[in-house]
Amino acid sequence: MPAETMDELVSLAKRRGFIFPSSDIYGGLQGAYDYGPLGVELKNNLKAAWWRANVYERDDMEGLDSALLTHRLVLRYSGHEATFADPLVDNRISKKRYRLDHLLKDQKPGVADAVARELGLEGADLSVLVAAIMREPERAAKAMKAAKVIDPADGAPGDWTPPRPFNMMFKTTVGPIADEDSYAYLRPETAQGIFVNFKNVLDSTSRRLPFGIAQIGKSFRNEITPRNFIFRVREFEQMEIEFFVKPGTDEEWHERWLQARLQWWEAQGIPRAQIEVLDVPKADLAHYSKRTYDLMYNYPTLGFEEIEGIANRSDYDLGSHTKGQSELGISAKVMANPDSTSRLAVQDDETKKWFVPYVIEPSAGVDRGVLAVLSEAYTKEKLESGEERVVLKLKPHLAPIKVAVIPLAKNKEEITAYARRVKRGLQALGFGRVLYEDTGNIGKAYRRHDEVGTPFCVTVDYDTIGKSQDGSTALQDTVTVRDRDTMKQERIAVGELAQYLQERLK
RNA sequence: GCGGGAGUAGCUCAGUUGGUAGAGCACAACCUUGCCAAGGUUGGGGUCGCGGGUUCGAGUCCCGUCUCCCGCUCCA
Repeated sequence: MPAETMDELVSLAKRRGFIFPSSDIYGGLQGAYDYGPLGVELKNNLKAAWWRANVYERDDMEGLDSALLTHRLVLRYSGHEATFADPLVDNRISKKRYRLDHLLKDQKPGVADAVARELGLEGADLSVLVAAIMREPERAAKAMKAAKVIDPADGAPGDWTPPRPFNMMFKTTVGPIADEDSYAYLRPETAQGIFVNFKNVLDSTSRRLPFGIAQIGKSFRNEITPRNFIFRVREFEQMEIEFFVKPGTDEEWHERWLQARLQWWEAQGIPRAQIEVLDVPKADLAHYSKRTYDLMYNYPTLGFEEIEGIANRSDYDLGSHTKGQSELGISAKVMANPDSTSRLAVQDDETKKWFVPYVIEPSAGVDRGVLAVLSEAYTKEKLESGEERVVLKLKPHLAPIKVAVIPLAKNKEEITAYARRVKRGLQALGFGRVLYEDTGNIGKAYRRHDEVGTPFCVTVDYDTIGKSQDGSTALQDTVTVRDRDTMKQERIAVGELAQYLQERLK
């Protein structure tokens, strides 16, 4: 049973050191969060699981880590400069804000045309009209008023502000002189770094279609309203694959990747029933997409929201960035590109003709994944005593702390020294973080580790050091291992502890 | 950005008609404790989101500002 509200996750995340608001001591920075001691482990574990499944365990994938700073031509030809600037317009009467293109599209027949007529653009299609409006926002506002553009919220004609562009990409200055041309973008997606390295990877690995390139890394979008904890933030991390296939096999690969990705999320503890697959309607597709499946996870408070998008990007991206576009039979609508120095195409073995591969892109949000995994693992249990216990039932490979080693009494040197030795021995096995824990009493330590999802607690007691109450030494060099989910304990010989834990932490 | 709500200790909150900040839990040290949020003693921690104003005096009244939550635009 997952978390019921976002608030209980936010509270746990802060209290236990998973996630903090960024720049907290100066009041926080909107849309940015910092991962604390446990959060960084959880996040690293999730990324490692993704890399393992998609790079190491497949025979058709290469990895990549491209720069965050991105040449502006990359984002011009990718289409981001044009489409990542939403024109926004406010209605002074209803106080609502709309995207200009959405607003005009939602009007009664004839209204958009009336606006066009006011601007002397009769018959222009929507994108041309929007572009014209953005060139003359003051005049456009008057035209919208004259044409009686309706506010969909109340059905009444609005008093419209001049539309303003809202650029979602972060620009930054590069080099010593800040002139008009010396800027670069922080990448809005990791995908473009893969596309522009397509030829490099191909040439250095002798890959043939179909194959993919995987990348994990930060991306930046200047969201208008970052909200809902780490769900919508301005600096976020993506796990992206661009999988290159022969045109004509793209739809089949799209389906295969959909299934593969659902299975992977299931292995991270997110049951299939908690994800809805949305076949994104044509009208809502991103500028590069032929078809997209959105995996919608059932987040607490928010309901079903996107955790991953699996897009068929067709030959749009490589086609946009390649030189010699006219000879390659590109099917997507791409901008003419006189700047590229590289042919991003492959040769057909039989016909010897060059063509641009199609791309299937499974693109998952790391932060949204962390949130989903946390939410799904969050469990409240009533104990026999009537008390409530909070357990984070994380899959062991994701747990921030794998094992806590606890001395039963913290002021008995023999016991604490033994426990520290056990801790060091387990840490050396390399399966992740092992913690020596002697704060509070034993019951508190167990509860604390239940709440942060530590799968096993190893306790060193009097029996371990050969000082049993009955005087026997039968249990010397054994410890108890407590299971997080069942709360049951087993007595294990210290010599067998490594194997016992390794088997259960896979 | 606009509309609505909220900011007092790490957390949950109290704080009277304005009189100079408290509780429980948590945290730290020591003692006690033979396994599921135990007990004792001691201790640390708040310029009441921030800035200004009114006042002899502001957590409390006024203005501004920041952040968070809910709605609109954003989708990894």
